[in-house]
Amino acid sequence: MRKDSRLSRVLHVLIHLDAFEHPVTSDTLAKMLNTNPVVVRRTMALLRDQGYVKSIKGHSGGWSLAKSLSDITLLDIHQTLSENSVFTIGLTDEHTACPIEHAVNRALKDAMDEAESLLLKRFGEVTLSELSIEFKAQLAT
Amino acid sequence: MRKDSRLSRVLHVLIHLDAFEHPVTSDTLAKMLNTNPVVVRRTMALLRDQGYVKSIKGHSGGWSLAKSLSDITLLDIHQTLSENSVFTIGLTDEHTACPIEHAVNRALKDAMDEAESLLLKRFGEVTLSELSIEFKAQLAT
DNA sequence: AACACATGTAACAATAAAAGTTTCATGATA
DNA sequence: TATCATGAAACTTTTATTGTTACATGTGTT
Repeated sequence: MRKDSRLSRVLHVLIHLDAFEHPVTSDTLAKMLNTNPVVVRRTMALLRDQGYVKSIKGHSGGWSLAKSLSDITLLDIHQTLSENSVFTIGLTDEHTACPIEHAVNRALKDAMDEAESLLLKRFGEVTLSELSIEFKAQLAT
Repeated sequence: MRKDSRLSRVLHVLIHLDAFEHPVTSDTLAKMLNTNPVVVRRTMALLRDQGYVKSIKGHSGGWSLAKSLSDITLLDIHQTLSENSVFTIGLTDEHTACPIEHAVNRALKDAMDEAESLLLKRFGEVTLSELSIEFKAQLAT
């Protein structure tokens, strides 16, 4: 199953952005991520709609942070990118009249909901500024 | 992202199997699941290799349980079907020299590992016999 | 032995979602 | 006004599950 790596990539970008004085173009970000500028715009647009970054057109334009890294958690970005379940495990819902299917799906869903809650809780406890500490420490040397 | 619904489907099948006296053919199971007999064989073969079901060829052949439902947990079947991560979230590993990427991936992985551990723990606490209780109660009425 | 039935398996097609690409429009700045 | 950059639509590629076709193998019945 193909994994959605947008979260990992976007977090990477946001922390890099913090180290730039001026806006960074989609082209530059794309090269940093070994990807395409259009993919960058597509993903960053979601973050802009939520107020985490801003985009400027034209000369010396590009992307920059709209909030401090300390005001952004992993959860914020995760929820901005995907509204769906974080699991590859799907539930069948084709035979809603079958009590066995109901029991199976309820058991799976209970466990998945509990695990997802824990995941989101952990995501909410980590700010991007914490993740940038190691990077900034390197720059200081 | 496409979900893997094999777990839900197979659990459904196993509990139904318990209610049959004789082996059930792949064709019959396929109809129960609105799918294809080859898909059934493909998935059930994994369970057979782990000793959860057995298959019999020829006349009056088919699939039957090789263990009691009370000796099978959700975790057993989950692990039989997939060895990969249960998350749709993927980590990039293209720029292993970048300390930011390292920090991001470690943070994501820590949270995901913790959540996955909880999920598997919950899966391990539920036996299939528990899920069949509701079904059997209906048959008794 | 011949036949019917069921699994075993290989090869391929369909489907779905992320990711990549091409193209052009729109807006901002020098 | 020319250039730079985002915005956005349409399309292709990629990669995994799922579905399908076809045939071989084994098993029980007549």
